Amino acid sequence: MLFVLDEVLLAGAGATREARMAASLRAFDADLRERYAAGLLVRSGTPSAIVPALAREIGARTVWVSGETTPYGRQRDESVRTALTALGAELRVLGTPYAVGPGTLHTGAGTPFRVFTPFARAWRAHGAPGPAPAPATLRTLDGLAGDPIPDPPADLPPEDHEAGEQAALARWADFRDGGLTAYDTERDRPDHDGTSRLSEALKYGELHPRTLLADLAASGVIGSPGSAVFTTELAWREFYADVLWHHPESAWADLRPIAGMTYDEPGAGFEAWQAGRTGYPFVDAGMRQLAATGWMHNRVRMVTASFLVKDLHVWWPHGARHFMQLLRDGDLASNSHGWQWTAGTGTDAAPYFRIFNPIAQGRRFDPHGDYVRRWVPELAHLPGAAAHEPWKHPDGYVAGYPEPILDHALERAESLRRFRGD
DNA sequence: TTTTGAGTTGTTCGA
DNA sequence: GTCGAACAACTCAAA
Repeated sequence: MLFVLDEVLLAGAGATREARMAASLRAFDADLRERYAAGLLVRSGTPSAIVPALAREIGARTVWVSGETTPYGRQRDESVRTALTALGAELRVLGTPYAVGPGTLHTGAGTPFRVFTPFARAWRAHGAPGPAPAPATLRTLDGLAGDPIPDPPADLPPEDHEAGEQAALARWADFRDGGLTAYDTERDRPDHDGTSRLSEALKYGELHPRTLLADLAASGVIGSPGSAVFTTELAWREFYADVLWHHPESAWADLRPIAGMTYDEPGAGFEAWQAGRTGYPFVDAGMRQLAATGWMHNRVRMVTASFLVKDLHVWWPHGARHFMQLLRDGDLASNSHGWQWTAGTGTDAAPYFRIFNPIAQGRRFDPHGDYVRRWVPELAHLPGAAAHEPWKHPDGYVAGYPEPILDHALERAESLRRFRGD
């Protein structure tokens, strides 16, 4: 088994995401050694050079890869295929990290889906086979020269949870038998631990969605509200991968630009947003959670994204790039299209009026202020929901927390004005 | 071809 | 405090 450490994979990734991938590789290597007594061979460089060179070295006629569906992944696999063909060897693709491969589903008219609900209907109707069985044996490459899996930097924030398939399966089992039943409501609470936290495992292929779907069906919880919502979240992941498959350029550009829309260049406001110093506690808590842990709760991802696009009027790719740099679970399709959902430039362009109020969102989804106090220590002295509005409390500003850098009501009106093209 | 109903996650205002 | 309407106009998917 070979893994090519391709520097393009980590272009734009910060130390946290790099370390997360390395941890996954180490765990995979350990699993392979235990199960097959044949570890993972890692080589650094360009796949279209490394893979054919190894094929020649060991006399392989067929190379199997797990399929990747991102713009770069597809281009890379094609260049590997071409190089192998020149050697008289063959590249064969073994599935994708999705229950239903991107590019598979179509509308009745044969066109790609551009709206989630009909896609999800087709996705559910299509169904998915169970996970493929593990191979019985694996050829060892242990005698060959390899490159080391990089060590994490010493100053990295501690990992929330372990990498690797075994840890992921344990996490899934905990969630399936615990948090899943309340997932439909608890998933929105950043002050609780109500999400599955499986995004990293799905990102690095430690779990396959077919495993989750088959397990849900077998466990008999498939009909519960929590399980239905969880399945829908998997469908969102697959929808966005499908959209990116059909529109590779939408990774970093508007899928559906808004006519007459204008944005501001990132400036001091953007820097305050990145640093978690906007003066809006719920936004700042989220940005600090991201910087400190490499993860941010989904509800808060939406609120912080809305703040950048609708309050600071900055074009979404600037924010998306920051997220991809820091997120341990950073997934191109989900990230880019999640941002476009917020910006109103993606598959769901209808609700131009979707502008989150960062205070109202905080009060609603972090009603006791616990999440804010955890990540914004300057507000730890404020009781309950008062942490969301330090300007209203006599002891609000005692520890250097900034006052709001903008007036949300004014910027909301400005955003609506820009939508109208005034 | 035309028509029709619908489109993840919201907010504000006024009755 | 609660509730319904308004907030652009457009595109999609299916009948």
